[in-house]
Amino acid sequence: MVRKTKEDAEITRKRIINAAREVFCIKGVSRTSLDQIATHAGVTRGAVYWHFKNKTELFHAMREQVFLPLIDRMDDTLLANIDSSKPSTTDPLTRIEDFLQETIQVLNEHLETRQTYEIMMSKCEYVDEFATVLQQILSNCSGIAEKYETIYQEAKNLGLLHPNHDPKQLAVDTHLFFTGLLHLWVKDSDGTHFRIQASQLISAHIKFRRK
Amino acid sequence: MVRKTKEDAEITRKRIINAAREVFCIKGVSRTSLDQIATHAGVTRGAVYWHFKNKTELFHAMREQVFLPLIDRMDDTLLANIDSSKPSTTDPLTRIEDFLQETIQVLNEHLETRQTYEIMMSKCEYVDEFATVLQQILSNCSGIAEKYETIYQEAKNLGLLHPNHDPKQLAVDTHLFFTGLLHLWVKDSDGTHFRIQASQLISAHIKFRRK
DNA sequence: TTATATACAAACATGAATGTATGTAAATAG
DNA sequence: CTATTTACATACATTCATGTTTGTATATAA
Repeated sequence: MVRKTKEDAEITRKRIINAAREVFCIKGVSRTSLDQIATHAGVTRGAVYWHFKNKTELFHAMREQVFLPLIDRMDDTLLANIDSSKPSTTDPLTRIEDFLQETIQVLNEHLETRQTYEIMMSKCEYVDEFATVLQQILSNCSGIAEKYETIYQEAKNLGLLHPNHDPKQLAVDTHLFFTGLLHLWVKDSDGTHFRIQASQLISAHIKFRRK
Repeated sequence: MVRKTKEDAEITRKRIINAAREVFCIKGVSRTSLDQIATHAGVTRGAVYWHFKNKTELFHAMREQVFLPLIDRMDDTLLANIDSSKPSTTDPLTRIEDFLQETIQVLNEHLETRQTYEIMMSKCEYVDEFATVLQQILSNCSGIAEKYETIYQEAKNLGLLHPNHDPKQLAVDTHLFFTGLLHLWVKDSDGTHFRIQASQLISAHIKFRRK
């Protein structure tokens, strides 16, 4: 066999991750064998075991490829110049709406992200070595809710909200709304139930907050 | 072996379903073997194969044990005397809140329901023969949203809502909120993130709707 | 230039789960 | 009272995924 250069090996690694994502999405994580992934990637199980310890590590690698960039985008869109000298140009509620709309747009346009979400939400079982992922997700929730809260507080200071609405509660409510939307958006693969109206649902959700 | 009477057999059947639920919850559906279930139920695989065709049918039986009663409870609490001559005694928004609070209460108090939700939401993979369940869930969503909508419309007629709030959009928003809450409530097994404040989150969500 | 590490492929060994087939004692039907 | 189901337990055959080991050609370091 032709020995590969370092860049070739990196390409192989990525092809394996891509193959894993696609087969995971079709067969589910536990029904997918490493041989199926290898074949789909045009290699043998030898290559898979060279790059990854086992299916679990391959799964985590696939997940990180999508979820690590997400955190960055969230900070960018949501907390843009929050600490800068001049206040944000767009109003806070619009910034939240933009972030939500943007997330749906990414799911619509980016196949890899869509598939990864689908796997995470309905094609894997969070037990044993995978249980830690659930804890990570829950921990992340607190951070996300805090970011929403900061912006809702900003909106309250600007008098955009109903006076008796608490920013903290609005934040969690929005987070729960979007969690639900993401779950149902992903499961609605033919798009007839939620994907068609997702954008309007987000707009409506934000409108409910405005005084 | 002592041949069992019909009632004994029915008991065995239920013990197998209960065992399945518990092992599913610990090991995940696909990592659970029928032998593990049988042992946990105090029988052998022979009994399991006698009562169920395979793991898939056992899974469906377990699911129905919890989800069929749910539909009934929903109609009872939510649509109580909707068509009756006299209008409902409690105000519509409170009826929605009661239903949501009641659901969380059932999860808190009823182990079987809690375990089944946990399995459905994070311990099974919706592929192949299980994919149909997702479709059922999505179809059900429309029905649930319609029920919410009916009540929000009632609330609007009574002048309880902000005039520019659309009952249909409120209904879906509430459904997404509660979907998200259920998902995170179930995953928050140590209760520190969402279970402690679930009740308040529901109250707040409904308060946001009141004029 | 040569030794070694790399990037896999191929072969091997093992275990575990599944489905089915058979055995069997007691309940039940006639 | 006898024949036939019923409600399982037990034994068997097969498949299949996993992890490991070995082989090997070549890139790369020294």
